[in-house]
Formats: sequence, structure tokens, C-alpha cells
Amino acid sequence: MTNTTLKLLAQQLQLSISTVSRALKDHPDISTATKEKVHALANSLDYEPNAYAIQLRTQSSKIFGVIVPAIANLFYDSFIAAIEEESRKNGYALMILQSSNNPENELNNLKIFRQNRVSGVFACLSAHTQNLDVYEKMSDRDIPVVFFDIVPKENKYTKVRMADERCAIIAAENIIQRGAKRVLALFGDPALSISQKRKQAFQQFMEKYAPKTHCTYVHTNSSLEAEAAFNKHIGKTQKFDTVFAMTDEILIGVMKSIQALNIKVPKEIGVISISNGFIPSLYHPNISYVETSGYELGKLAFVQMLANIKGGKTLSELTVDAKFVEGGSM
Amino acid sequence: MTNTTLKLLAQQLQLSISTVSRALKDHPDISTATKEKVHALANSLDYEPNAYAIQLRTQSSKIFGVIVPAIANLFYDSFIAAIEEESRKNGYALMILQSSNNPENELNNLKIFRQNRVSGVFACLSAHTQNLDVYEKMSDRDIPVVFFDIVPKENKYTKVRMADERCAIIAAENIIQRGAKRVLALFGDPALSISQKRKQAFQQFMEKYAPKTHCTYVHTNSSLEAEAAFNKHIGKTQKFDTVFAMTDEILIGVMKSIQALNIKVPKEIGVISISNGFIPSLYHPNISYVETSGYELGKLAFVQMLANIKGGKTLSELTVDAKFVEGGSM
DNA sequence: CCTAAAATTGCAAACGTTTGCGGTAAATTT
DNA sequence: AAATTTACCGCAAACGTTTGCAATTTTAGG
Repeated sequence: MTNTTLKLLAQQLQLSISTVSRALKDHPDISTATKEKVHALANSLDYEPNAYAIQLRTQSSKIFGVIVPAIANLFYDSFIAAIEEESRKNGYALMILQSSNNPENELNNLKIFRQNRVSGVFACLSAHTQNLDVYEKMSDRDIPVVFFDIVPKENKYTKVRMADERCAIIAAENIIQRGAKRVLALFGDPALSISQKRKQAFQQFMEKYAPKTHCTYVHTNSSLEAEAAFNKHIGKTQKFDTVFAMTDEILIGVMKSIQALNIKVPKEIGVISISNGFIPSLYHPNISYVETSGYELGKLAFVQMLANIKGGKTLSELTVDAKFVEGGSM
Repeated sequence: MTNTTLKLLAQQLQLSISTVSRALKDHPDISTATKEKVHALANSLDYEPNAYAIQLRTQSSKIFGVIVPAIANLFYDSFIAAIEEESRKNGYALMILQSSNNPENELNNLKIFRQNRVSGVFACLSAHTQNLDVYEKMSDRDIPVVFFDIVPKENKYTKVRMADERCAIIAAENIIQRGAKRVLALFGDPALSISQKRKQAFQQFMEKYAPKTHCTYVHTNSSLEAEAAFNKHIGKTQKFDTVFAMTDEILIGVMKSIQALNIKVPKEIGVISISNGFIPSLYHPNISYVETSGYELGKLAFVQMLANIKGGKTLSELTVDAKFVEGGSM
């Protein structure tokens, strides 16, 4: 079945294509009478403009590209959900590609975005991306890029991210308030700037405001490693009264071990983490956490994108603030 | 900076646009010498074909639409991850929209897909969609639709889904094998066909092969409800030796309660669920589950889509098989 | 009534490709 | 050396829109 086009409508109505086009978008040049006729026929013939033709003609696509390490991820999927909502409201659609933390995929994905002349891209750097030339190519094409979560260091880019330092500090505050004496603090991959930032902020704060509290810092790369690390450090004699998990992944490992050893939370040990909120809600008692909302980050990123498109200069880096959510584990 | 086009290349090389076009795609009509020249310039000028122009000209888009109730969902995001992988391999990109279980959004999303002349759409019906006219409109436009997970009843549609009945039966088998005497079986929203199917299959199987086992069937609509229901039925005197959770959502509620009451798994109670696998792995011991892989479903859906596009008639309904994964909770 | 202004509508080019067909020059066959 | 292939390349239309401008009709002012 052949699609309805402007030409077809024009023929049937004995009008020119341009008149039909204008009528459809309520152009003041067109009389009410013709507008009505055109709309009527368009409806009955189920006319739907061809997005490609429009994009070709107007050189703008109403599509945003999104590139994440993985879609199947509690944080990123809520981020995506947020920008999807906003996009729809603003008449944009989303093209989502995953990098799988592989710079080569990242490259190809950006290429697809360029070829589709997306209006903008939301990008989360894959874990070890060094070379940002690819993104330079995007600005050459006048395609705005908003980086989120894992962002480049340079100031010239537009970026939104969690207030990592704040998160760590809020966690530290609560740990101090609990009167913790011995803390086991677990962080992620030390090569990632997010781990560095959180650890540094945490450590500095603890040393400054609770110098007597003894903290042990450990880096782990997965839930399994975290579980093993927790097991090892918890040893036979329960030496720690509080454990801090930098991410959900780490929290999961810790909680596995806590369940296995049947340690009572919060009586025998206090638990606090940085999280989206979903994982902490799975346990009893709920784990207290510092909230980093992918959803909020998405909303913020979208605002930045729109500002960027409208041409207004945007602040180079915005962060979404964190707040503490009491669970019962502290 | 202006984009490189065929025209630009042609001008610089003193060739016609058509020659450049053909050279770029290794058309036999073009001499090796010119091909080399063209490729060289194209590379140095970073030529990237305009997808819209191509799509307009060729009337085919290399984009698939995906419509899910929610992206932020353990099952759907692994489904999406799977088709994204396959799509990339096959030169397609994905446009993902969420319905939020709202038929109105579903309608709008499909409209966007039509306007973008997607090559096909993967659709998961929103929970209470009754009217399938919208999807008829897609076939009018020759856009193939592969339904997944929540699928229409009619045979004329192409669909892939989990083998719901098999899942329930496998769970039942394992419950019987455990020698369960009193089972608490929790199912989801009774209005959904997935709940009906699983419950019916489970019940029939139990009644046939373990008529003496006492089963209590309960429907709940959320984790919270599941938690409350479990609490209520578990009562003071521990009456059940086994609990079956139809979904992750329900399992989460059950486990909350189990942790709170400090019930020992599997000694005091056996736990089994139907799941993707992620949630069951969060607990100690890991919860045994019947695996329903969104990832596998995605792969299968993609095969169906490709078959559909190639024009070969596809089987109306395919299911991905389920398998039992031993956790330690039974 | 005539003319100028206002209200409508149409023409045609442009966006960047692809592709059928026709044209020329070189190579091959008689 | 003439006739026929073969190899290479360009012309131009088409895909479905948008939009500046010109053309036409209607309306209003005198």
C-alpha cells in the first residue's frame, strides 16, 4: 500500500503542493476554507509526513543519540527513561546505542549518529576512552554533545554528572554521626575518576573531622571481588562496626557476605552506600544510602541539551545534588 | 562547518555526482583509477553519506523501532541489549520508546515510528491494550511487527514469548521433587494473561502429579503486596515449607519478609521463582529459579524480524525455552 | 469604476542521494 | 580500415518536503 504524500493530497484537491503543505501547518497565508478541506482529506487518507524528507529539507532531525556503556544497568536505564520522557514531550525521539565499554563501538556508534544527523548526543564515555577526537568531529558537524556520568576532564565540554564528592562526604557525615570507630570503605576500579573522586573526598573528610576513626580502604572491581574482600577483612573477630559501599555493585557483594555470615544489621554492623535506591530497598532493613538519581541526571542533561541547541551558552559542568535516604541500616 | 556531500566531491574532482556515487560503492562501471581518487578525497574530507537522503531515495531506513512498557526493567533492558547487539551487527540502529503501560503513548510511539519509516518494530503490548487497530495500520504500511513478551492472542501476528506454561511446570516439578507438603504460590495481576497462564499450568501440574501437596494460591500486584501477603500467610505457626514467586517483583517482597523474620532458607522454607537471574543472585543462598532470559528472547525476536523482512513467511509464534537454575534455596 | 493594497495561491529550487539510460572513446574483432 | 564491443562516464529524474518569491484574485479606498 502506497503512502499518502503531499503530492497526492494536492492532486485530489486540485491544489498545489505548497498550499497543501502550508495548510497543514496552519500558515496564515492560507484561507480557512482550504485549510479545512486539506485537513479533512489528510485525516481521511491518514497522511503522515515523511520524516526523512523533512529532515533532508530542513537539515534537522528531531532525533537525539544516546550512548551508554550498557542499557541493562540500573543507573543508565533510569537515565534513559528520563531523557526519553523529556524527548517525547519535546517532539524528539531517541536513538540508543551501547558501547559495551569498548571504544571501538563508541566510534561506530558516533558514526551512525553523524550519518543520521542527530540533533544532539548524550554520551557516557566508555570506561577507558582516552582519545576524544571522535567527539571533536561531532562539534565540527555542529552536533552538540552533552556528556553524563563518565565525563571528560576538559572544561570545554558540556557535562552533567553526579556530585561525586558531595555523595562521599554525605556518607562520611553519616558514618561519623553514627559514632563509627572502625570503618571498612569499599571503592570501585581505582583507574576510574569516579572512584578516585569519591575516595579522595571521603578520606579527606574522615581525616579532618574524625581523625580517630580507623578507616580501611579497599578497591574492588566486581560484586564477587567485593564479597571476597568483605569476607577477608571481616575475618573471625568482627573488627568493623561500619561498612561503606561506593556503588550498588559493591553493596551487592557486601550484602551477600553479610547474609551468609548472618551478621545483624545495623546492630553488629552499619551499612551505607551510594545508590540509585533500588538495590538498597531489597534488603531488610533497607540499606541507608546517598541517592544518586539517574533519573534526575537525565532531566538535567536534557535541560543542558536544549540550552545547547537553542544556542545559549551553557555552563560547562553541572552536577545533580545528592541527598541522604535513611533506610535503617545505620 | 558544512558537511561533505557528493556534490562537493564531484566538483573538486571534476567528475559528475553519479560517478562519485558509484565509485564510492565500487560499481564495476568505474575505473580503478577514478575509484582511488574518489576514495582518497572522500577520506580526507571525511565524507559521510547523509542517511536521510539515502532513506528518502531508497525508501528504506535501517532503523528498527522498539516499544516497551519501561526501559528501566530488568527483563526489558536485557531484551533491548540483545536486539541492539544484533541490530548493530546487521547495520541497523534502534529507536526506543516506552509506553509506560499507557495505550495513548503506545499510539504516539507507533506514529513516530511510521513517520520515521522504520524497517520494523518490536512491540510489547502495554498491559491493557485492547485495540489492535494501531498495529493493523503498521501492516498497511508494510512495516513488519514482531510482538514480544506481552503478545496479542490472534494467530495472524508474529510473536515471540517465554514459554510461560513450561516455566510454571518446571517450577512445579522442582517443588514436587523437594517433597514439599505445603506450598505458598504467589502470582501477579490476575488480569494479565501471563499470570493466568502460569497459574493454570502450575495448578494443573500440581493437582495431577502431587495431589496430596497442599497449595495456597495468592495474587498480588506489587512487591509490597507480596511482602504483606507472605507475612499474613506465614503467620505465627510456620505452616509452609515452600514458596513459589512468579516474578522478580514478587520474589523481592517475599525475601524482604524472609529476611525480616530471619527465616532460614532452605532449611525452614524453600524458595523458587521465575526470573531473569539477577535478583535471585542477590541473596544468600542464591535463590533457585526457572530462567526466562530477556536476552535470549531478544535474539529470537531479531531472527523473526529478519525473516519477516526478507519476506519469508515466519511461524506465527515462537517461544524460548526455560531452564532450571539451581541456587541453593531448595 | 479604477487603483492600490491585502489576501490567497502557485512556481520552482533546494536538500543529498540513487539509478536507468544514453553517450563517447578506446579496445577488439573481422 | 571498418564495424562492433567494451569500458567508462554524465544527464536527469526521482524520493517528499519547505520556502522565497512571483502571480493571481479579492477587497477596500477614493
